[in-house]
Amino acid sequence: MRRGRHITLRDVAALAGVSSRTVSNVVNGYANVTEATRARVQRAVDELGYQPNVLARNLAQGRSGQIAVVVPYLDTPYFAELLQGIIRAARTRGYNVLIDQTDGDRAHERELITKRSHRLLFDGVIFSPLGLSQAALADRDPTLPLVILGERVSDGTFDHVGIDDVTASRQATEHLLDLGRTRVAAIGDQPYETGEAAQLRTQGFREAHRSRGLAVDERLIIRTPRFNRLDGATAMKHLLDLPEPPDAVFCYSDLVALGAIHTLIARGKRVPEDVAVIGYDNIEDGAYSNPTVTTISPDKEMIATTAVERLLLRIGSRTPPPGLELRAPHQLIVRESTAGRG
Amino acid sequence: MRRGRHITLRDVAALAGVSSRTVSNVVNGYANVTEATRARVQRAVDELGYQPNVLARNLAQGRSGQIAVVVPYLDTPYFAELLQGIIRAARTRGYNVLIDQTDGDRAHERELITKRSHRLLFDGVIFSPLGLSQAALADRDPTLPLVILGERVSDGTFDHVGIDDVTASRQATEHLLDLGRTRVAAIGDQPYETGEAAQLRTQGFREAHRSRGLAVDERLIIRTPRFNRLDGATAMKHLLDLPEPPDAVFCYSDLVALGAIHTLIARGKRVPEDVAVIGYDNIEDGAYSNPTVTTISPDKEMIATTAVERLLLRIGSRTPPPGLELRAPHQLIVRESTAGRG
DNA sequence: TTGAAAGCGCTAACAC
DNA sequence: GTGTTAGCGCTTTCAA
Repeated sequence: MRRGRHITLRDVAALAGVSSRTVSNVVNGYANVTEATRARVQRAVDELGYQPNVLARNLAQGRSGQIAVVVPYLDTPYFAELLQGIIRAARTRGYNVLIDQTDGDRAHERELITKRSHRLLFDGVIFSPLGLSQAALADRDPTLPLVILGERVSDGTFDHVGIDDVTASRQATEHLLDLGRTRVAAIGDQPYETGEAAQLRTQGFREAHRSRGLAVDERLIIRTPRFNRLDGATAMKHLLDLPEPPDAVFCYSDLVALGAIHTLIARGKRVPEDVAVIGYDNIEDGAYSNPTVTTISPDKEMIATTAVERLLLRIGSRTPPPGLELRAPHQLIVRESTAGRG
Repeated sequence: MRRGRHITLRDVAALAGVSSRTVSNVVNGYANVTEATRARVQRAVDELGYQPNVLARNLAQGRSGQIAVVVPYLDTPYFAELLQGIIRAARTRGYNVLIDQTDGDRAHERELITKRSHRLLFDGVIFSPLGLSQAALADRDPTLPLVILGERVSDGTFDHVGIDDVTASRQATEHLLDLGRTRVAAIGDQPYETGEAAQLRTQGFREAHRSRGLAVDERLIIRTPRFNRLDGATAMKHLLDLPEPPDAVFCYSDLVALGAIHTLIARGKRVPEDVAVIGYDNIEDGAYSNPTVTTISPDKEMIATTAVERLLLRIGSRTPPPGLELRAPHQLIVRESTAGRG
């Protein structure tokens, strides 16, 4: 299995006339080396074109220099945009990023944070769980540095980075109500164990109604299995078939909103005149669609950077720091789907 | 750096009363083990909860069990959808996927396929180069198994997987011409060294005109730095400001098409009545946008699977197989942006 | 400040 | 079929 002979630390040491220990010191930029030896070693390194073997270093150090990012779906624009930020942040800090896509599969998600064999492949994980309950999260490999994205609440053993979903959802709904709409629907509820994300949004939806002294029509809260275009399109059909259809819709993601708008237009409705639509995530699609989509915009750059920084801090700590709840800012971006053109 | 004491192969060997060699054989499912010893070893493994150390295995085997996928931008839906397929294909074959995003940065791209230190982190690379010229590709680490996606042509040392861009582009343009449109524009040309992808499409655009006996108006071929929504929106503004604007547009990506449509609608034009638009890539956005986007649909699943299979074949070969040109099928999908509603 | 040498945990060539 | 053992190439403790 030895493909050709590679230049090793020993080769450099031999050429420079020092021990491998010293070469290691030089290569890794440790302090205790005289300028003279450093120069000599450096010359040998250059001359031989030595490049350290990452695999060996990993084994010796017991770390891999990699972090894993685990998302349910890669082709969801929101995750793709977030990933972009995470990869950049990780690389500037010397870490590589291993990507895993779980398809929301509970067993896969479990295995990932449980098995020690995987464990060594990465020094920590940034995880956006979908199928995994809080309980399942809790009995993971306790040595695994973990940062959670999305809507879980930290149990004190990991950090959680996200925006304030309840507030954001309340603001989104209030925006619709303040437009004078009276029958506001919600698309995306998931009233079961792993649907925290959705539930927080529903909660905000309710709070908005309460704050404006209005009652919620429960028939206007639509459940969807995921937050996709198809989910939005299907749910919207259902809503339009109601005896009293809504005049506004709060969608739990921009994809859902785009799907809903697709159905509305196919059915000959005008957006926002007949039905106003608001989304969530501020993905780029929504800025170019017809109509453009009003949305809640989380600060993705900050979420990405914060997640990476906290994770690396965890990785570097002998004693794990306390699990924090970290809130990134968000803002309401008003576009055509609620404000109309011009 | 020893965080607690881990269970090693030796521990298992001791408990089972066999040598570590035998344990290794059992764990890796090699043939030469009696059923009796296998069972005994397995019991020891289970009892101790032994899990092999991947880092050590990597070092011993000189391979990492990882492949790298390098794309210019992760948040481009086309790449995101492709990546999804690649990750699935790799995982079912026991490989992890390391993702790298170059932002089209030439130096970064070069370093990735040149430095041996990276080299060991992955056993092969699936690469979608943007800034890298054919020449730069050629003087890479020759031992690195490589599969290229996109529009490079193989020089015989790597495989290239893609669709037949010239034919696809000709078909797209012919579709517009056959609609009776007489002033067909093209958005996305890149007449410089690293713009192969664009140039092939422009070539198809010209061939279509030739095949229909029409002349190309050079003013209708618009260059763009990238294939994004913004590029499409900007180019379309320029086209509409021409004395004789086009009545149809061939866009070199769906994102460009979505951007162009955005501008058209903002300017009060009807699509396709005033201007017909066709895109390229068949990203999901185009199936839900308003109007939906006619497009060239490459078989992404096949591209992903083929790329992974060829790469693993390369990785497993003592003598590198010849570099192949592999063509995935594509098809024209007609939607509202050229056919209108209903 | 530098050297010698013992790991890190696994694989695989070689011998029995 | 199984054991012995020498690596894989680096880090790092301990001594000097």
